[in-house]
Amino acid sequence: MTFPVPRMSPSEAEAWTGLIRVCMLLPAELDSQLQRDSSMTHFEFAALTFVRWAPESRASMTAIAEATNSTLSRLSHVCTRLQKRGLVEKSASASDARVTEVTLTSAGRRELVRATPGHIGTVRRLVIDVLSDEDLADLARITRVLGKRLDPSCRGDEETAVD
Amino acid sequence: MTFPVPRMSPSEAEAWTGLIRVCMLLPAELDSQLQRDSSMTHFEFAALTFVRWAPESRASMTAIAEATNSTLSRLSHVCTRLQKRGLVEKSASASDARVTEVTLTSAGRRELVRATPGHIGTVRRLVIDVLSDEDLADLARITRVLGKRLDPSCRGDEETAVD
DNA sequence: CCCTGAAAGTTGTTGCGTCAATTAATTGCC
DNA sequence: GGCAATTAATTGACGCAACAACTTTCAGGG
Repeated sequence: MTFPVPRMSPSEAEAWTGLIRVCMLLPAELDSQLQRDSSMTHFEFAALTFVRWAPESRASMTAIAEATNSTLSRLSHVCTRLQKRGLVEKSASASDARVTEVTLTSAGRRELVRATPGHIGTVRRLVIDVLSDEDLADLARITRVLGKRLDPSCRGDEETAVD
Repeated sequence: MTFPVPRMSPSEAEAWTGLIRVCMLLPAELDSQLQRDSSMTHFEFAALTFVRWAPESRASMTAIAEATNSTLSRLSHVCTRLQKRGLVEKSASASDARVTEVTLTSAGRRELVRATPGHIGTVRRLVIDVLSDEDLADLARITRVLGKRLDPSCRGDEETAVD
């Protein structure tokens, strides 16, 4: 059971506590599995995966940060560590000397390819396989609405532009 | 947009990326609002709120940890800080000297009461008010299933006891 | 040109979370 | 009743993330 929430109807509270509970437990579980089996965090996995599927397997810090819902600061620290571990390479862009382009090393690609099946398996075990097709459709619809509301680029619009 | 996910159907990937996106953004937003307006984290707020509504406004570390989906270690650190800030009191239980009972100080109760409306408002603005009643019911149902699967006390049961 | 402002990253500090190890108290049992 | 095992909680060390300050580079007027 979770904690009580004042000023909220029972049905509202149930949805809210359920959601926040998942938000607390799910990332911890993903980090735990990836750390145990592949010695990387879920955030690192996400960043590496984005680079892997980017055009020419190459992406700028800003592009990675946007895709992973992160800040440049956080990503910079992470990429520095990944570089020290030999998983990525950094290089200045030819067209704009401000942008840093990140690529996977062969070791980085190898580790990522090795880590992926276990991660996908965990996602299936914890989320996808325990939900029906209707549940998945509902979840996609609901999280689309919530994600839009939470989008950092949408910040500042309180009442307007809900569309 | 988020990162691509291999080995997953489009409808599965949509639900998954939507969920993980909310899991990344929502806690950050809650922490941000509470930190800005009330100088406390969402976890601290949750722990304090649980104590507030517990019988006699008093709860053991273990009870708080279970209610907040936390570990005893994490909670111990947090309560030590809350104590240093004068928001809670710790005392040994009369019946079992191992258990630490936590209570709110008057200052702690005051701060918590002051912080609550803003937090509830944020929850409404970011989640509840952007969803229909049906959405809320769907969300409650889905998160109940996911929460059961993620429950730490359920760990170790992979296939059996899905109930 | 040059200079202001904006954009892209980096870096340092500080605080929180996790993990492992430890202490202290209680239960069970022979 | 005394010893092993369990439970409750604390502590210290280490890693990661948030925030602010800073550097470098580019774009656009004048």
